[in-house]
Amino acid sequence: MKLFAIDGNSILHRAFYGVDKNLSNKEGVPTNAVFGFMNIYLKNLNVVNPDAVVVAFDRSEPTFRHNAVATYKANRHGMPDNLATQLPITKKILSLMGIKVTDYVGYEADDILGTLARTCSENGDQCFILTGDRDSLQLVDENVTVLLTTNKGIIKYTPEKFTEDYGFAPVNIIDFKALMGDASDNISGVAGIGQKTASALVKEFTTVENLYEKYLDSGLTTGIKKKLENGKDSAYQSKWLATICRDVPIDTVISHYIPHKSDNEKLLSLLSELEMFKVIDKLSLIIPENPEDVQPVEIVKIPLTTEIISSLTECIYTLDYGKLLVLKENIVYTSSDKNIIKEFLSSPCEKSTDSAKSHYRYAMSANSELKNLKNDISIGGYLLNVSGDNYSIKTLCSEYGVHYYSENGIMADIVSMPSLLKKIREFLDSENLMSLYENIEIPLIEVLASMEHTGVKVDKKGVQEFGEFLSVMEEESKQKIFRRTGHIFNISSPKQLGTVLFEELGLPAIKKTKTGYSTNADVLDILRDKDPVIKDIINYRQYTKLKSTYIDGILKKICTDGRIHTSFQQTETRTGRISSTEPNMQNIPVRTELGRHMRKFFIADNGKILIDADYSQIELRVMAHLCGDKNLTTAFNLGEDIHTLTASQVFDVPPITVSSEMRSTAKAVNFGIIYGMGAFSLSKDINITREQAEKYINSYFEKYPKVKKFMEDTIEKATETGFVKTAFGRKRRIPEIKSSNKIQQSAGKRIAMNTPVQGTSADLIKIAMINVYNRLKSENINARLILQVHDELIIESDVSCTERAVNILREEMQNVYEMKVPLSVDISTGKSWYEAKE
DNA sequence: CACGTCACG
DNA sequence: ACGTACGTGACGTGT
Repeated sequence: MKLFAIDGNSILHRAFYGVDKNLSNKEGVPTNAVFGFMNIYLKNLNVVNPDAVVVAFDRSEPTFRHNAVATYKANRHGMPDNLATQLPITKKILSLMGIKVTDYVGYEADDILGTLARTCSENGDQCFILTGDRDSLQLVDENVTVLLTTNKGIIKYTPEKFTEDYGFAPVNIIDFKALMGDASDNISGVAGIGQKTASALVKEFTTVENLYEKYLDSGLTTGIKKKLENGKDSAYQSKWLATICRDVPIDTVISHYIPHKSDNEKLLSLLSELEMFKVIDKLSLIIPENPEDVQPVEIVKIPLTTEIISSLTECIYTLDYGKLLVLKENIVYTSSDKNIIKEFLSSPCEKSTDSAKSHYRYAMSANSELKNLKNDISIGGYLLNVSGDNYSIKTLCSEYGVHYYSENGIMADIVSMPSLLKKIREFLDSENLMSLYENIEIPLIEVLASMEHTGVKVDKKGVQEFGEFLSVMEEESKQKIFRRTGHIFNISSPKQLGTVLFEELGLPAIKKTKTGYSTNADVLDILRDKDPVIKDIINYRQYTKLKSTYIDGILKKICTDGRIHTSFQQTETRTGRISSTEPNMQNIPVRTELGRHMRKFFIADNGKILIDADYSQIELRVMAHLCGDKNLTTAFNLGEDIHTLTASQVFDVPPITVSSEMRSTAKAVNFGIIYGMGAFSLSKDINITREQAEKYINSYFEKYPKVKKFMEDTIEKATETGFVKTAFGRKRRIPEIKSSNKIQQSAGKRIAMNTPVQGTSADLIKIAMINVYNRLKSENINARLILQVHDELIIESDVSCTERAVNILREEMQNVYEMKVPLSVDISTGKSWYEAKE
């Protein structure tokens, strides 16, 4: 008989700290520890392949006095709430799986394991113990193996392995601990004796008792003898504490721990409620509701032809590496012929797929079109959970409990897609995300593809020359720095720079990071006047940043057509914004003149011009719209300068008397409000005292009471439901807001306050992009959207249609949606991005 | 591969 | 006592 005995508390603890804290279901019930526990358990179950299984838990209420050890230990580690709630859930799951869960009043889990291990040894049964607690290694013997979970993986301890690692027998680990102590277990040991000495002593004397019998006559140093003498009581007490009890009055008939039949129905419903679809998958709990859902479809592969294409009215397809697969009623049509693929994509058939953006790009490159796209599964998956890290068909299948036909090789995705799509659409419907999906995200795909396809022209020579200039400047500041420090070092290494500044030059260290001194821009700014080298370092940083990220980064991405084709990510951000990669065209410098120079190299093609349109203060306007504050909406409706007005409200003076300093303070307050800031951060940002910052914030909320109310209501609702929504129904789950950790919880609150504002703005500009794109197309205007930078759209237009393009931009951006305040758009044009943005 | 840093809205 | 504004992406260093 082989018994698999698990220390439930220990493994659950490890899982809790090892798996992402934010894992939870819709209701915000944390599931990270349960998930981790199940993974560790199932993985090792396969390895051990036992006849019987038991999971032991601590239960150390001091009801009886017979085990003082448990009582003593019980008072130490309180469990975090988020872990405590997962304890009964884990027990419930195990019970439903037919596995015996056991505990005993007054004992810890390892006492129960010790008792069962002893029984196994006595009866000649085998016992495998799974735990993360090294104490349990004392149980190892010929019949008992301990599987120890560590940061580096699982270590399998047999007596041989143990002796190899420790140099003494497993049972003497208690003597070892008695001498060395264990802070995490509150075992004091002998003062002054550490791991090395303890190990040597156990190797020589084996046990504490033997040691104290003989140590005076031994060759030990007087220092150690003295320590042993002083620590004698503690050593004996510690040994007793470290010893696992091996006679807990529990059922020791191993056959009684053979698992019962699993209650799959209840298990499935519990795990579904917890949204633990991966576990459901691993336990193979899904019973096909109707055969067509899971039974591998009889796939027939047929070459795709023009005739078949013209007969299709709707279908699911994939297109990867130039290979097209079209699925329709259990038949997969295939083709690698470019003309057939083009014909298919441009046919009127209603199409569902994933990664549609790349298919639009494919069609556009072939001077063709992708028509009638109805679904992009990855984008549906994104809307259902904007915090996912991967929206591949495989991942989505496992998350939504859909069978993934991995056995189908290359066709795995497409044969899995029909049921996945069905499920995703059901969820989009029930979560009220369908309109956002069909009216915004799906139409946006083509717009993004077109922007990527068109790209931005770059003045390559200009970039290279600017790069050479920067190299010269970099070299100069480098030499200046080395002259001051007296030696060469790597200025780009925060570690080396920190040593030079704070140890060699003796400058005051302002801030620390996890790994050493902080040398960031804030710190350097404070040190500016203390030493002339600081200014050179700031300059050096600027030159190298511009050179490596922008000059070199951009040059690498210029294509043969002389243009940059960035990639816009539609499933990346938690708020609904799009992001840009390879290269990132959304963070091209603008704030300093030197950096802004970079924008002179993003230019319009011959005979064309760039038109740049940006929303002015879109987030504040969205805030005004969402909360409806009278003061704020009135200000925008009257076309006031919002920062000046805020200054006059906060400082309680007439607008005319607002100084530029007051205005910029108010601007910082306005920004801070959107981010859900606290007084501390505001004070740091604009260099005022915390008290002063507090006054400003209070004063702001007094003048704009509905802004305050909006924040409070949003937080309350988010705490209740676990998520927040934008004006267009985009959802973001915020599990942090239910965290018992105060820091995490307040981070959750700030996310709750910011996301509806940032997200609604993102929704608005997405709609505007779609409308602009469609009008340019339908009105046959020779102008193309080429970039989006969150509140800014850029068009490259034929000079001849500049006016029409400007008008379209203005109309579609301003009138994108009826709001409680007007949206204002600033537009300018120029040969380069630099010129077009002033 | 994590971290520090810094570019943008 | 703690840590301190939201959302991104890219680069260089160092383990």
